[in-house]
Amino acid sequence: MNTRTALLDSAERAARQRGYDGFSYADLASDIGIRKASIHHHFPKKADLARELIDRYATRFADQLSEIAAAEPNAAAKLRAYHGLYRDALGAGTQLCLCVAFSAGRDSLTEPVLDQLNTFHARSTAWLSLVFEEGAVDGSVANLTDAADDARATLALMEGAQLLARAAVDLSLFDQATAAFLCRLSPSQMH
Amino acid sequence: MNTRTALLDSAERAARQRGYDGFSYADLASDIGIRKASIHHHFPKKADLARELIDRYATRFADQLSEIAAAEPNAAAKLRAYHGLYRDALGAGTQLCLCVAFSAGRDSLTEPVLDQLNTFHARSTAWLSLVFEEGAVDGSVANLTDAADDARATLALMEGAQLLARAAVDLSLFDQATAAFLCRLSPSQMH
DNA sequence: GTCTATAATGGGATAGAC
DNA sequence: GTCTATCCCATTATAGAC
Repeated sequence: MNTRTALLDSAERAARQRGYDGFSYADLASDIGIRKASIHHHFPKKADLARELIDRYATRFADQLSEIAAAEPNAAAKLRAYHGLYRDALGAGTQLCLCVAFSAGRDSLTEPVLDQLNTFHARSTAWLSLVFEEGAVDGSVANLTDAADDARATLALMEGAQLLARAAVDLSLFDQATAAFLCRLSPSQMH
Repeated sequence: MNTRTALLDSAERAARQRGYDGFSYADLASDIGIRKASIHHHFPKKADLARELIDRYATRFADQLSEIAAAEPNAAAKLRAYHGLYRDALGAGTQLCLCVAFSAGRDSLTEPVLDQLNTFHARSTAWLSLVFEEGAVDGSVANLTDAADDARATLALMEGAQLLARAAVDLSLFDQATAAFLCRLSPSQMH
């Protein structure tokens, strides 16, 4: 694998576990086995690395949302899959979604990174809004209010549930915090 | 005011705006007008300061919950007041509740501080559980599931909504994310 | 593209005078 | 209780050889 990708992978793992301020070029260097000065050849400033990190993450997440939209038959199934993304991102309860990790440390981020972060939130909200509108039509989601509000509430719930679970390093807290949300979704049909 | 309290106040403001790693003794020193070496007289290590910070915060929060429990007539009113605490804590959209700020940067925290953080979460959840059980009796809260799950979901929603609002420095995002939650609460009576 | 070497800065922390 | 002075270390970043 090329060094650049190895660096991005290492940095993403580190950022999601310890936050943006919680990892240094020295950490990445010892992780992938080069000297820290060499990293500056690929990412001159740490802000450049952060930028690429969030870009790559946003792209990957958007692709996953597209796949879900294409693969799942109704709104409830799409929301279950969305919930699964956030649950999987927790790993063993030690890491967060990159965008939660970055939201938390937002004061050390540069403008372009912050912009990407808010774009990520906006896109997620837009995608969820469409799903909730679909839910109003197909009847697979209970207790609907306003689609945009439901979307923001869902995003907030996932991010908050990750925070709770990670604070205690206990995945079951994520499940408890999101249990009521899953209850609103009609069960998938048998084949 | 005594120096010790001034330091705690300054540190709390800083931590809620920039996180635990985001402020230094130098920041506090210039903020309250002493030299940074003097701070070590009051708090030998930064971890000591963090400990006192979270202790004080947890105590204050518990008192507020007691007041709410005593003052509000039913479950819906108590939850509205609880929601108000988190909304107020956001200020102009630039700061978080201390415990969200600490949850985010958890990897630089020491064991006693982490313990206090989880105790805080546990107490909040316990208080909310009782309120949701009251709601099941007085009928003032809609769409109830399991009281403990509803409690964790509520805590996660508040923390996540704060994160969303702070990322964009936009209080209205908190309101949108929590709008559906408020809708579940029956309106207060006229007098 | 990676290395050694070296800034330059800022962090937490301590000793000892006043 | 606060000060000056200092230490030690980690961090981001750069220069220039290979």
